[in-house]
Amino acid sequence: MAERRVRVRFAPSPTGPLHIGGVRTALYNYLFAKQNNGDMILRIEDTDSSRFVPGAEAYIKEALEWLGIKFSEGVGYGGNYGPYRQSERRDIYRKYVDQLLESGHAYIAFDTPAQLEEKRKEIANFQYDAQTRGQMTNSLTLSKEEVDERIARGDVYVVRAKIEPGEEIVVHDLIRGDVTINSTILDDKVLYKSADNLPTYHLANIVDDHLMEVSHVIRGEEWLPSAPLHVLLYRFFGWEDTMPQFAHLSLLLKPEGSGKLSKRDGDRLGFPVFPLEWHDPATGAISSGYREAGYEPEAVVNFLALLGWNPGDDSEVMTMDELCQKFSLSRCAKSGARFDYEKGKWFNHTYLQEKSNEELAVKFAEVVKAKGYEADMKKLVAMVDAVKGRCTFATEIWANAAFYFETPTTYNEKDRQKRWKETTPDILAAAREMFANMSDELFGNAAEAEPFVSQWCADNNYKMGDVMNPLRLALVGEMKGPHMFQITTILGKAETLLRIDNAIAAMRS
RNA sequence: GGUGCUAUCGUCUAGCGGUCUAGGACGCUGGCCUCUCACGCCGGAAACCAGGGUUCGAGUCCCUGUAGCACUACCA
Repeated sequence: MAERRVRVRFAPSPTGPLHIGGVRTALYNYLFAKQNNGDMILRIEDTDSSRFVPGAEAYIKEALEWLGIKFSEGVGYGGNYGPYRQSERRDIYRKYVDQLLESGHAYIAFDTPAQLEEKRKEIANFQYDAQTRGQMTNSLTLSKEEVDERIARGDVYVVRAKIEPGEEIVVHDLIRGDVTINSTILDDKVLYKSADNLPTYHLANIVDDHLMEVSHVIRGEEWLPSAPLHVLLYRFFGWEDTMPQFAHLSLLLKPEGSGKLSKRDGDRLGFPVFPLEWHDPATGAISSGYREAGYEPEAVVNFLALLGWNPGDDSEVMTMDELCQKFSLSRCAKSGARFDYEKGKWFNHTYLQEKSNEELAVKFAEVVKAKGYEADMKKLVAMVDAVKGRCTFATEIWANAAFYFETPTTYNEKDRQKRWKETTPDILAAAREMFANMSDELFGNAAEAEPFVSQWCADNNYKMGDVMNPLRLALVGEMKGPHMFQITTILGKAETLLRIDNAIAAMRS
């Protein structure tokens, strides 16, 4: 059993965009699979036809592909255990439902949803279980003839698990250790619905995990309470010896307030909760995504990996490969992790700085073009180099470099009052002459221009600040930006002189 | 209400009985760098939920309480 090939699955239900917590679950499954040279399966759990959302499946695949979480098997990835979409596995499940019915571990129930609701109103904390099923309409209380007759005439029914009370069920969890639950508190869960001939999650999940030879079930903590039922089902089927090992991951909590992170928190608190932007096909509503917000996929992965897991040392910035090597279920936290968006931004800043200027410049070129400007690649690379240190997202490069393209027409009023003094026009005029007289070679070389200008200031008894600050305001329009000569060399001499002239004119007007 | 899980700086966490006057990271903050804004670098403030045990010794083990979270559907 210990020799079993590692096979894990990520099994979302296509009811909408993939939530960031789901992404983390997928990531942990992937890291675990890859570390053990195992298989990573994508299974689509679409047994609730009423909640199906078109586009959700494609979204899930696109999102995980963007993040570099790869499947080796499953919907759209091939494999020998298909089909991998549960709605396409109806016939398979029926057989196992019958097996449970025959062995007496399940029974047929005719109670309608309306009747159940009434019952719940009638009896506080009503639960369909060993104590109450004797008063309900099912194959345990009806004669065989009546059951057959009802089925024959087309009454809709469900198949329920028959849970015997009074038994301690132990779920061995790789993260939490042994969790013991008494079967008395479990209810007779619906396993199958005749209305659509589809199983519910519980049955489909067990049958598929068994048939697909899944070795480890790594899923969210919300499944822990139903894990005993799952253990029972493996037992009912006689599959206990190949039952997967369970690992229930702690939940991602809201950054503030209480409760788990939900789909609605994102735009309310000003950060995305989805990997990709999502356009709701029904309402047309748009939810923001990490990709569109400008995140690097590596940063999202790194950030998510550390939310509920740590490598045991002080490593913080890790590539996917490093994460694969270091990951371990036993180091997963048991308690829920509050989602810390600020740290996510820090990760992105870190990853952005590690990107080459050339790579960023290629993307930046598109932005520049879209804004209606042009620049050769050499200049774009220089701009990126000058500006990226102050960017958290690649998308911020434009805002920080726009001054290269847009000649200032106004000057920040506060800076103007502070930096432009009475003597400034004369100083700038002198600086203009100095620049004008510089050879093109010297002007274009930041490393040489700096000491030259510095010397010029000294020779003329100017303080560096009295020259540089007004000059910056003249060239940029505000007191921000890269080092002076990373501005002038890219701007070029003509544009530099023009901007100085404009500023002098503005000051004298 | 019931059942289960969890509980260290504001946040993510390290800690698996002595090495803890509790370590790292984000954030916050002081300083340095500096022509600006940033980046970067150096420093600082900041936590063991409470009460009982066990033990020579408890953040670490046990119990109780408290709090948070999850589940409690013919949803997953």
